[in-house]
Amino acid sequence: MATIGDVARVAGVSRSTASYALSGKRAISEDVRTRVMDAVRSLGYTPNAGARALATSQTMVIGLLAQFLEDEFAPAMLQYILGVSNTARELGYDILLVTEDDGTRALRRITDSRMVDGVVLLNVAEHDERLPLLRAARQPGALVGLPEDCSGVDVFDLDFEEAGRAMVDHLYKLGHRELVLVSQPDHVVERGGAYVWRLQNAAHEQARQRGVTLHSVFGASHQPEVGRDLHAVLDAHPGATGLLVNNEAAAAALPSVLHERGLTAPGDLSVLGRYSDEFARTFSLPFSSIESAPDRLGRMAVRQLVRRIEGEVGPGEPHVVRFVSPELVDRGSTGAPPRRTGG
Amino acid sequence: MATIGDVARVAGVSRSTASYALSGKRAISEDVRTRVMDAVRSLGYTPNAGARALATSQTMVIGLLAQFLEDEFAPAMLQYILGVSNTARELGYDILLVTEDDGTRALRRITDSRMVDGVVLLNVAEHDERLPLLRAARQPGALVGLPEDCSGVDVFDLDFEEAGRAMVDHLYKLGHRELVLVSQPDHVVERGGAYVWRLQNAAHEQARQRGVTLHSVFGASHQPEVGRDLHAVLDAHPGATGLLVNNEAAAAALPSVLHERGLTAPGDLSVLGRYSDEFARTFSLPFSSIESAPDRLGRMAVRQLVRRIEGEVGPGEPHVVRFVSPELVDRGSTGAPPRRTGG
DNA sequence: TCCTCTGTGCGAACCGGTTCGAAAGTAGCA
DNA sequence: TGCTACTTTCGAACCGGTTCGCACAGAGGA
Repeated sequence: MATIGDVARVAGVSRSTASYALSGKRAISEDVRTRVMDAVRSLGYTPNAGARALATSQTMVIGLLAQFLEDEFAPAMLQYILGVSNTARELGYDILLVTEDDGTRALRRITDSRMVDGVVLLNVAEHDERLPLLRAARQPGALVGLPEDCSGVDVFDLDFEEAGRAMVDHLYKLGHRELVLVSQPDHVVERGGAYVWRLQNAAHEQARQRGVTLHSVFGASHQPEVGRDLHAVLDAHPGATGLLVNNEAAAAALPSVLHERGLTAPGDLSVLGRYSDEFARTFSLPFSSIESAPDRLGRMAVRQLVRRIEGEVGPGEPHVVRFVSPELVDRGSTGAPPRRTGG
Repeated sequence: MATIGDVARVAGVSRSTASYALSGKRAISEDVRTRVMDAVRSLGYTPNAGARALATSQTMVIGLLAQFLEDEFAPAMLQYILGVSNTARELGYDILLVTEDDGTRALRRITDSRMVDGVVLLNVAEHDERLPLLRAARQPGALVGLPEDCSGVDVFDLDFEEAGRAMVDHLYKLGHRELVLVSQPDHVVERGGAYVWRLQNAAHEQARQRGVTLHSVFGASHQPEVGRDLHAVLDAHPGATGLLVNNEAAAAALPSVLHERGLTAPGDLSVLGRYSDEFARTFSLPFSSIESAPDRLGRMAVRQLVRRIEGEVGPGEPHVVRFVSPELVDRGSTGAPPRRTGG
């Protein structure tokens, strides 16, 4: 493999001159520059990433920590990963993907050994064990997901409170007065998925203000449990005319549940989910939803992270906590509640 | 950040002694060894990955090239990625995930710059543009997917021919005599997804031998097109009693299509897919299927790749082409064909 | 007593880049 | 002609590890 020494020799210059000719960090005569470039081409020279990292303390790699836990719904995660990966590449960075169960160990490994210039954390919990480590690391970090303590990192998340209010309001305005909210499974919430609470609490507050009855239930994150959960929910609340689904697995299972019960949306039941458009297309979900914008969040996180890495934002400058406003994508699954029959 | 020089100084030894104490590659007295270890602990020393890569020409990173093309069904890909990632970590390697559209450019970048010790290619086409580059690279490569020319790389794939035969035979034995096979969309096949042909050709040959009528059709890979495709297929072949689905998007869309037509499996139609069990659970698919074993394939590819990287398999030793035998997972969606009504 | 062998640690070179300071050459100007 | 200033290039040091060859000390044998 050709080194910069080989390039220099072929071009008849010193190594440093070759380096400067390539980086452009010092003036080099046109003659020498073209000779170096020719040598690069004829030798097929590519800089050795390890050597460059050693010399510059820059790896041009971003660490991406994604936890695929037992009770997490994996397909939704893929879109965050792609958003991060594609944006990173646009900005000249590669992605070191870490899916290790033990996130703290992984984070320590890649930051201490300087494999990465910065880190993006997905799936951030309210009290995330990885955060203290990330703050102590030399590399900057960006989160997708809102922890309780945002100090020392840049944070991006959907505005789940606004989402909760919007979901209730949307159905309220259509005339609904009794709703059910299906949330993430217990495990997720317990592990600190604060966004579940944020959406739920805001939804309840809004329901209270509107005089709407809102039942909160948890759904499993796996088949077939979540299907049974949904049946149980519908059995338990026969008066509910609207279903709010803040649980991707439940949303994916809902079509067959409705089918089994002979229900259609919005004729018998209005349904409003919270997932991405890509997700809806993949799973052929016919329900209107609050867009969770994973690609956009991933993109924002990487953009800000790279700004910090490249010093455009000083380490002293305050960290960002930015919420994406929820947008409702109408797929026609909500409408006026059915007329009361009997009573 | 502490370097090995700091460790050496604190322990009162030379850098080389510290290095040998840590690597164990030469005998070091017990006394010195513990002093070095204590210094490591008190300084929180971790070796710099770039420096080590430069010195040893080993990065302990594996490149993973996954193409997410417009017409590809993404969720199925995630399981390959996880299989590769988790296995790599078990063996001490990290994953550089590349999702760039231009696979050849990406491959050249990560191999020429020596960012990786080896490469796993997903989504390998029959005539894959990345293969010549991979053969020319210094690093070994492992593929998931069967190209026409397997030279110079280790190859792992499902035995799609056996799968095609098994699918036909399974329904033949239940008494079916007219079947429809739904394949991947045109685009995938044109780009060289040879496995589509392999399964299809083998299925046709088997059908011929059994005296079974087999109609082959292509389905789109996106909603809602694939749903319309499925309706059209069922309209066009009213006599078919069995549906073979070698198309994940079609499988995911099938439940609602059957619902819309008021059909149930296996009562009205026997359905047999080709996807992973994980996929079936995620999408709550109630159809029996040939297991595509993405985690297992990813695992096999990484295992073999690491063997090559670590020299357990010499570069001269013949490369492997290994097929995983398809296994049928029975979810109860196949049975005897319905009685002919009328005539 | 001398020689050899073994165990242990050190120094230096090397991996392949980047970057600083200085030297050489040339031009401009007094 | 002499001085300064600028342009262009080179040499050397450095990043932080690993590894080879050798030196030194103590043990054992002749």
